[in-house]
Amino acid sequence: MGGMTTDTDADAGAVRRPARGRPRAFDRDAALAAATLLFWRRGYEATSVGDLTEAMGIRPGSLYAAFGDKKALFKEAVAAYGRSPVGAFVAVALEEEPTARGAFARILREAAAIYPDPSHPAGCLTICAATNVTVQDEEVGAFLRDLRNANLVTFEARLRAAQDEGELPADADPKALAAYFAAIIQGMSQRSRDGATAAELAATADLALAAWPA
Amino acid sequence: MGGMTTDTDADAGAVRRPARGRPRAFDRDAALAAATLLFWRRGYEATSVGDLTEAMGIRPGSLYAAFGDKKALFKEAVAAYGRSPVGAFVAVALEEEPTARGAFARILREAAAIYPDPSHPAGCLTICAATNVTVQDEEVGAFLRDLRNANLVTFEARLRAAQDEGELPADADPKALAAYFAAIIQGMSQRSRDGATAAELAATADLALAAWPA
DNA sequence: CCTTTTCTTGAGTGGTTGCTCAACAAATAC
DNA sequence: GTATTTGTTGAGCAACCACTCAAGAAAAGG
Repeated sequence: MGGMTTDTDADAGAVRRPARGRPRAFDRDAALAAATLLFWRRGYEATSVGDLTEAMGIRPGSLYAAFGDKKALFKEAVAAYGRSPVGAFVAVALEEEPTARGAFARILREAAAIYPDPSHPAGCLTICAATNVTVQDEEVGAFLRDLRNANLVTFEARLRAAQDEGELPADADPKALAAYFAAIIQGMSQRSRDGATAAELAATADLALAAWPA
Repeated sequence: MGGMTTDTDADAGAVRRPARGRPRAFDRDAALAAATLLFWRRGYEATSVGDLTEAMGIRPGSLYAAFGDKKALFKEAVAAYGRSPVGAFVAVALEEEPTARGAFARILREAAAIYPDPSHPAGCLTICAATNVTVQDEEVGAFLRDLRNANLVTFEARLRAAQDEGELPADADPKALAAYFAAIIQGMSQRSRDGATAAELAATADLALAAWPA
């Protein structure tokens, strides 16, 4: 997801050859991280460009030169969030856990610990940052909705694989289970935004796991 | 919740004596219903006063004369939503069902049918209409958050009563169960907004009920 | 009839929104 | 050195935001 139109870090990891013109006076990654936190806390439209420039410590012109526009900055923020531990724990659990049951148990328990963690805004950015958008920003809402629905497909694929391997009984419904876990995770994100504690969410996670087919 | 500052329907149910001045040229209830639909679909801040006046078929002056301001109109819309079948089904189920298990089973199954119903915006207004708000509208966000958390307390009270009556085993945790059902309901609302069908949500509801203590 | 009360209308308020641009600054290329 | 390239700056753009108000209109009271 790197290589935005106005960006210059196309070959990440390569030695950063000094660019030709005047060098950027601010840390692009740090500014993006600040923007991510703001979008995460307030959401896309409730965060103004003025809020962003203030938090990023730059002037509007620098923001538009470095990131394109507000929408592109948001998409980069979502990508940065997805690379962070908080945004990647679901994918990591699915990859690392040998069993589907182990993966979903870990996902729910980690969500219970991570979502209410006070070191960052509560809940999941992908779930909550663009739920209320005006007509002209519907694209942003659809962007996150597609990410959420893609997650659902990933869940279903993992569960279907578990069924093929015999971990899940033949009469289980992978699609229904995937939708159920997606709903629980989204509900836990919301509850954490409403003030739910890690302990409360851990109890919710344990109860949710009771739905796993016997 | 009637009797707003600028309203004249203080004694509801009484014969509507013709008021003294020029009569209102529009149907206040119909206008409020139109506003409710708009807030429900887009959320508080993503709905502009211009959107509202257009949908309500009135000019800004009439809106402010009849409802106060945008914030007061929103609170009236939330109250109207709460009086509607869609907004009241949770309370109705808790009141009508003799057992707690029956009540929560009915709540989840009705949510699965109601939330994706195409005759109105998807999901629950209380859950989704003010998740992304600017700093100056934080009060509106807190208003809905308090409603959601009050619902949680109601759930817990019903479950505790069930435990006292022996319906729930002594080792069950009413608070944890209440939080779990709240999370599932909020998750189902979100899923319906993301396009989940009634069938998918019904399956989610059935899986969720597996958490009920044996 | 005239007065009083209330509602509607249309123009318009100051403030904020996302965004732009000319001028200037700081680097490399030659 | 000069030319070229890119970033920063501060002023400022049109569009929209929630909201207001004077003038006129439609009712009841007397």
